[in-house]
Amino acid sequence: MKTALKETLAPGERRRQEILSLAVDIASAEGLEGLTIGRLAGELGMSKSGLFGHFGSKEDLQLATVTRARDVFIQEILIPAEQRSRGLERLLSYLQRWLRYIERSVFRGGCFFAAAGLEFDSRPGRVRSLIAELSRNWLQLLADEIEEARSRGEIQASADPAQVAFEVHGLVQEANWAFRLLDDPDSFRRAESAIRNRLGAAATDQGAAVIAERRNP
Amino acid sequence: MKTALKETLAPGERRRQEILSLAVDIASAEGLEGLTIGRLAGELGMSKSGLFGHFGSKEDLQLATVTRARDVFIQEILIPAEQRSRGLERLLSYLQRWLRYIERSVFRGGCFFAAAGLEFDSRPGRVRSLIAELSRNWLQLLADEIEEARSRGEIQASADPAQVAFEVHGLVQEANWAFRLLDDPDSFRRAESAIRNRLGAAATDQGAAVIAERRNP
DNA sequence: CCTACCGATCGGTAGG
DNA sequence: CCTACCGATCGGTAGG
Repeated sequence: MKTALKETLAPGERRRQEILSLAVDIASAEGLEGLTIGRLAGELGMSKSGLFGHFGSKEDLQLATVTRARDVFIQEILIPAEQRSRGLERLLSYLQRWLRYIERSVFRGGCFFAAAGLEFDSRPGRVRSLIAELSRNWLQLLADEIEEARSRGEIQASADPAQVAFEVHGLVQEANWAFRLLDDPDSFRRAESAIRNRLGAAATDQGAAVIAERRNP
Repeated sequence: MKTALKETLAPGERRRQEILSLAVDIASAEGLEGLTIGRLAGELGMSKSGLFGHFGSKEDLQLATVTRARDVFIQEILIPAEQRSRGLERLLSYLQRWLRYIERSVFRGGCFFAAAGLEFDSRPGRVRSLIAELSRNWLQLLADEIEEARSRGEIQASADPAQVAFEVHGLVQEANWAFRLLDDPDSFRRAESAIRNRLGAAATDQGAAVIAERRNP
């Protein structure tokens, strides 16, 4: 998307995207509060006020940075996974791509939303609201795909989609935590294995076949 | 512990503990970097340099704050749970007390270590090392208790204690995340239900009886 | 986009 | 424990 957009955007908007590209990288590592206008301007070789002109305030910069992180997340995970058939296959694609995106360290500081969510959970305001809304949407999207799998007969009728979504979402977040803080690269294997077992336990025979097929993608 | 220690500590040490008690509360909400010496001094009605004299540097204040959070965690969770029999019963007590400690909001900003871990995972130094060490120890303690349950015949011999510890640890962290960011109080019920199912799947008949007994503690 | 500035606050120090 | 200070940096503004 970055490359594609660059061709068609006005110069002012291109510059803005360049700024946000660095901003989201800094913020993933140092936090959205640690993202200071002076530092961002310095790393880009421009003046503070020059950079500031692209945004009305620090809060607007933070909001734009969160939105940019969302765009990357959509590009890296949602759009590719949506090529897959709906139901368990697409759900597994979401989760595996999310794990790979953390493992590849798309952002310097790991999963942007995990860091920003815990940083802002005690700071009421527009930034917290936006992070919460996007996080809720992602969790709901996972639950919706589980519901779709259930309606297709891949998941047992007795399964609770919101509960299963809570669990698999937590497993990926745990992998991010263990990888980033404990430097444990096994965390991805652990998360993937746990996800497979959890979905396998809720699956019908038909669903189990989908999971088995995806073993070596 | 706070009250008990107050009686026996030297006045200088008492004052230090009062400072750290507020510090850990502020840091849980605003982060260990957001914990500034000026603010801490202001809220305590003392001068910056007066407060600074208790610590050699900002980093030493952060290290003392992390250590204080560890002491509270030990007092609130480890010591009470250690009254229980070893194995599955103690493991369930650890996890349930951990969930209650988050739900009760012992610290203003929720689980101190969850927030501090993700804040410092990209900031090398002594603070990060300490947080990582304590987090690793806690995860290992859960794994050790699962291993103990296995050796007692409560958990199947085929179960991998480190894997089970990873999963149940992740479920509690997910509950903290959903409670703090999404304001979802159901997250505790979801986490507890998932923990019970996961341990139940790995349990022997003997272990299943222990889990069933603890249903309404 | 820039220079030049504002008041506030940061971590930290000198000296008592 | 205090006052009084240091240089650096914060978010933000004026004026071009």
